[in-house]
Amino acid sequence: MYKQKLSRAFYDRDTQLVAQELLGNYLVIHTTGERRVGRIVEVEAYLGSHDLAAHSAKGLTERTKIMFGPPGYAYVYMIYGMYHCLNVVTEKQGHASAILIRALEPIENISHRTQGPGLLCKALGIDKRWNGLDLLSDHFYLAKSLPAEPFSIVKRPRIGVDYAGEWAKKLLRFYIKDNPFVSKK
DNA sequence: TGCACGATGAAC
DNA sequence: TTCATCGTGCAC
Repeated sequence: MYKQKLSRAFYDRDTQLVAQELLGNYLVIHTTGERRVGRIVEVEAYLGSHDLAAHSAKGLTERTKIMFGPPGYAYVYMIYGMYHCLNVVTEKQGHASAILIRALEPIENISHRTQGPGLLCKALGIDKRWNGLDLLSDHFYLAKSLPAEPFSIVKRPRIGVDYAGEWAKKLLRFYIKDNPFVSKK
């Protein structure tokens, strides 16, 4: 089941820890009387303004201001002019860290592919208007997996951040081992 | 005011 | 490996 909403305190912790604990939990969206649910199977951690792969490395700008805000809010941005990416803000206000949700396993009322950050936003209808939404609301939130299912976590370098030098090599991409909905091996 | 470049995905 | 496509950030 997926009824226990993750609390503000859950997000207000070490980003790498939160990223790994997000795996196996659920993304729940209530829209137009329908509930859509996906299980988080792949994420990437962006550790703050000192992480050269993170958008917040450029400092506080119009785009990144949500990343610099308090934890437990959605950071949604457009990428390559055609896709959107969904992130959750972590740690204290001003830390500017976030976790990119990269892939979901469809659970309920999801009829399109969700293996990739752009695809999952397209499948769920998430766009820039969702930027800054509170993930503790009743129509858009993450919920705990009950009971917790056991799985192994694979750690790999993040995708598409080769420009970030040493930061590109760090193992900040996490996914559920052998899950078929992970975007890339 | 202009312009280079992506935290992508799909086709070739 | 190439391309579609456009908002953002920074140079001028």
